[in-house]
Amino acid sequence: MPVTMRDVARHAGVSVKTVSNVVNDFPHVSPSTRERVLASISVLGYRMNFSARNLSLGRTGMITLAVPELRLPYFSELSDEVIVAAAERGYTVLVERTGGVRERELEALTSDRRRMTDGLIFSPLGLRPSDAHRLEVDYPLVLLGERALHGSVHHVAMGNVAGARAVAEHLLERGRRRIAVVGSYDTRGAGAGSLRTQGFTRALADAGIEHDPRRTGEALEWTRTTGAEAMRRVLDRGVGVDAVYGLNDVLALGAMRVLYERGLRVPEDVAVAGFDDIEEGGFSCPSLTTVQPGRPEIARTAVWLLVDRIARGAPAGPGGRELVVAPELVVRESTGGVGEPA
Amino acid sequence: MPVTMRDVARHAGVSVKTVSNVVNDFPHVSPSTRERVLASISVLGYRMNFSARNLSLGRTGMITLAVPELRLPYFSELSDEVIVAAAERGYTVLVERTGGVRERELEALTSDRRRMTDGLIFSPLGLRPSDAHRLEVDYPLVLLGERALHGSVHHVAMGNVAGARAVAEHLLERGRRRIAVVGSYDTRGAGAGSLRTQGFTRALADAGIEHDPRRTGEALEWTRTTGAEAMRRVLDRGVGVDAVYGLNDVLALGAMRVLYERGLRVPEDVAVAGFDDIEEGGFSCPSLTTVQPGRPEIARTAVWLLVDRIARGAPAGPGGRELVVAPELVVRESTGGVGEPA
DNA sequence: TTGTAGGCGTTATCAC
DNA sequence: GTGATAACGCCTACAA
Repeated sequence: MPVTMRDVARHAGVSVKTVSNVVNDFPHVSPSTRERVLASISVLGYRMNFSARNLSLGRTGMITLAVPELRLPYFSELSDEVIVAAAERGYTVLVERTGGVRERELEALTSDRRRMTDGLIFSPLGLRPSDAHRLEVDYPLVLLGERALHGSVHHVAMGNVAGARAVAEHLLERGRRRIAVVGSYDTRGAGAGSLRTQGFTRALADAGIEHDPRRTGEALEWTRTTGAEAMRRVLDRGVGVDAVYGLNDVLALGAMRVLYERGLRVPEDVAVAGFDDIEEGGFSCPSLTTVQPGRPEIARTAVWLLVDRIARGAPAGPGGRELVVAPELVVRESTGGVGEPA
Repeated sequence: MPVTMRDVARHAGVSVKTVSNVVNDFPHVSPSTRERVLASISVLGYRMNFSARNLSLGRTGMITLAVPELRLPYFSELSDEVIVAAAERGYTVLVERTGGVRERELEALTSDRRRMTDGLIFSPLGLRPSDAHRLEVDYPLVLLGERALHGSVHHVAMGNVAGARAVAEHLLERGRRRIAVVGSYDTRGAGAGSLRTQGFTRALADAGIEHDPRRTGEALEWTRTTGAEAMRRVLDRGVGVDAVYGLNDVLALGAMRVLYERGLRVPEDVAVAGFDDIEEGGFSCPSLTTVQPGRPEIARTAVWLLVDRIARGAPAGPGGRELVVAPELVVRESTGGVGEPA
């Protein structure tokens, strides 16, 4: 039998409204009354019923964060940061796992469960360009990590092309010319994979170098395992490789593992660079050169935009802003940088 | 203006209750009526209001998972598994971040926000033995990862002592005698740190070897950074080390990084072993020998116990069960094992 | 400053 | 099978 406001009111000899005023820190309550109510609350062990409050208020104080998988370091670090940023704004985060699968991503966008929260921060992976119209939803939504698929949706992007270009230029500067790319799959869409590949190949082209497709190791999922497999395929083609660019850090680390198994030295024989700047890369042996995409800022910005939309009661509309966070190259041992761990 | 059941009922020419019956898949609804209602739902774009449903039902279909930090691989992998297991049972997971700080952990136990969900899976870190009585809560609760602090609370433990013993015996078998321990801090309590230390030192004692405290590197937090720092302190004492036991994998990986920096070969000069079997350890160079504590089983069991308690409406009471999951030693390159990645 | 009435959208009860 | 009606616990008027 849960204790309700009514019980507290009775116990304190006041009305329900007064109890409500006290627990919600409303200004106009006499100190003595407040005191009495707080005492009753403590005695009876009253706890607010959120379902009732949510129903009445029409909002829940929760937001959803939909990511592919929590076990991928980039997303676990991102989730951590989103949770902290949301807490600062008084919101609780419901983490939804889409697996990066299109069907589940569409479901995250429309399911009943979605309605349990006031808004959604969404990091899509499997969505196709033709799904763009699905993003025209009637609730507050902020997209993460990919180029805006639709103009009316708030969107926090990272500088994929610029970051990839920085990696390419860095490797070229180190004298590498036979650079393998691990992770490429879709090179046309607006996804991270495509953008990070484009930025890279364009930089090579600018330097008068054409990327040899035999040095591309494709990986549908971006994990250590698929990175390792892709690296093996490239090496087995026997085309010669003096550097590896992993489209994200776990791919690069998987590739580095294969180089280690094959007795190739990093960076002497093969330089390695990744993308994302996950903590792990600062401690690998050798430590991993990578691109810090501004993840903390992305998380914070996304939460602010979303909370702002929620507060203004402005679900969607034409006010979609695209914010691009600037990336930063982090040079470490795997390309001949110094060995200071992050 | 959201569409309600009332709207659907009006549109379909039926009562609200009938709509409710349809959306909840109640058996006794005539096919034609069902058809009509579903059509109206689709036309009007009706979506269930969860706040109202939760208020009426008295439950939310959500559970809370309280962990120190999502960015620690053990907890991100655990969270992933809990989310999947909960989904199988029809529950959504709210991940709460305690930072491993006692105050925040107590808060997770009692805050109003806690009441937004039907139960709590709690992985404490900063709680003291004297806080045991705080675990006598009036809602479904399952403890994770530590020895039961209180008898009436369901508790899923890992075999910390057995796992640590297995590591010690393995290192001894490999001929190592001057083994450093990285991470020890509290060696008396019932926490993971203490149990993993005890199991280890006892195994040494059984072999007639006394652990030299100068080979202990303390670390309050268990991260790569603190592991590296602890390792440096031990090495700087100049006592000589031919093996390192990290109380968890990130500590061990941080330590391994320092060995790399100092030019010590693993495992030739120094063998390294950890605890937790995070994915990363299968891809480090060299790959990391560790203990798989049965994390997937822990996650699944915890969810089942909790959901069971919720379903039975049995908040606490004397039915606290302690389940201990058996650990398994995973031998890899860092102690001279084969190099097959996980 | 405090009390009262009504509604938030759903589910449960019990007639029909 | 289906339909009124009363909770569920809280909040926002408005009244006192």
